[in-house]
Amino acid sequence: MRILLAEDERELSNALSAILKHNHYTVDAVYNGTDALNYGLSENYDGIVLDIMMPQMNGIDVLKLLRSNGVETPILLLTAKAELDDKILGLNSGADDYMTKPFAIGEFIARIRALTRRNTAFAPNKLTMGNITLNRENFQLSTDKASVHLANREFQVLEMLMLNPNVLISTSKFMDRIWSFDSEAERNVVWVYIAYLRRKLASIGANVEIKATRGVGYTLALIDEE
Amino acid sequence: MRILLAEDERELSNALSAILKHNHYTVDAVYNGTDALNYGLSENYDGIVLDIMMPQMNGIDVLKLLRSNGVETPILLLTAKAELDDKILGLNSGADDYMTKPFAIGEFIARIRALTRRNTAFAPNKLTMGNITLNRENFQLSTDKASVHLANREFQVLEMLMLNPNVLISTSKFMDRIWSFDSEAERNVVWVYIAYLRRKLASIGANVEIKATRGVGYTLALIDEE
DNA sequence: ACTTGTCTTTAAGGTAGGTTTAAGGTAATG
DNA sequence: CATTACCTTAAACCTACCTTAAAGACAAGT
Repeated sequence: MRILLAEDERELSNALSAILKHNHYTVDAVYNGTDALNYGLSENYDGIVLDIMMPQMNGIDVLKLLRSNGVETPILLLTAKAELDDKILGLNSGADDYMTKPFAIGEFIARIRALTRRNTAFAPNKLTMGNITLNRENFQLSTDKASVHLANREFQVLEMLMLNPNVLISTSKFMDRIWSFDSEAERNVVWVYIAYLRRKLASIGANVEIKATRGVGYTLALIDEE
Repeated sequence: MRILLAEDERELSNALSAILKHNHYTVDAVYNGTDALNYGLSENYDGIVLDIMMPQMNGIDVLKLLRSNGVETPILLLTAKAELDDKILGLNSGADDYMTKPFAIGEFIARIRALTRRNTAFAPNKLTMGNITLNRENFQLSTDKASVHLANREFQVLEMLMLNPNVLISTSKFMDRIWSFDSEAERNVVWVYIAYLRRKLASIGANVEIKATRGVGYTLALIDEE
């Protein structure tokens, strides 16, 4: 689950970022309106947190531009008490929720959960394909015979594949969704995790495999046995 | 057991807080309506005590907003005699009980017990798993061989684990329920108590263990012996 | 008010496991 | 057969977690 956090006060931004990370969100932090807009347009997020007062472009304008460009990602606006009028403006402009600063951390995380819940509401706890099951709560990958624990990155890669069975996913799509934008990591790292996953899939006797398409990316498919 | 206490008169608030703590409740005290609302929305409480006359937002409004946001935590309203009419209003708005000030301490604690009992009504006095038993009245953890006393925090952590056997509980969930809200350096305290509990579990020859899942949290499970 | 004992939190160093890099190998494509 | 893309492994690096000790809070008794 990936969140774009647009908040120019570094201290608050860092605090919120830490809290989100502890709650298993991946966070991209930006510190001004134009970055918020650019990153938001990529549609790689499950939720966007927008401060209203920001350098270069204010949150309301970012919000309007995102919506007018067809971005439907749920958005939570942060407003200082003095900007209360903006709230109505914000909600009219297509925000899904707002919070006035200062706020309790508990409320923040509760609202983020509510915001992203709509995406997960229909998402089952367990994904299956062929004879494998991926438990999204305890990160366990299993067949009826055996079971292994997946590390975070392994889990994220396999989850993405299982959410899109038989669909070709490009290496750069993996990079965009799973690794942060500011990551220097090479494409190679995707290959490495594909290799790890293949080994684990084989070790539990899975009847699905990760197929590579040269120059493009990967697909999760049932093993043809002929 | 966690209580949110919203009462703006400091002296009364402190007194009630002390009484609750003596009775093994964890208390978060707030002194105005908006804080009461914000904290209440986090849904981390087993009961909420709301004064009606408070700065910023009165208790009735807080109550209505909590209920309209789906919060079902039991709520006890405190009203001055002069505000008697509000009582009916409060109960209609979704309060579970009310008390008129001034009141006797004994009555207060009795009502809090009644309020929180519904959550514990089906919860037994003793929790067991594998060969261990946790006595929720005297904080004693025992096997048939030996027995140790648990301190408050130790007890709360283990209780949470035993109420959810084989379920992965995140470190931040522990922080939310047992400690006040998330902060970077202090997650450590959860680790410390996990360490203490592991030592005590081992010392009485328990056949259950606390397993860690890196990046996620902890699970209480029977020890595999192969 | 002082002491004492108990519980809670902080701090710091260590360890294991997770992540990324790097490098050499293999297979597909022209 | 040369090139490119991908695979695999291992080592380096990084982070989360474990453990212990000690400081800090708090309450009970003197």
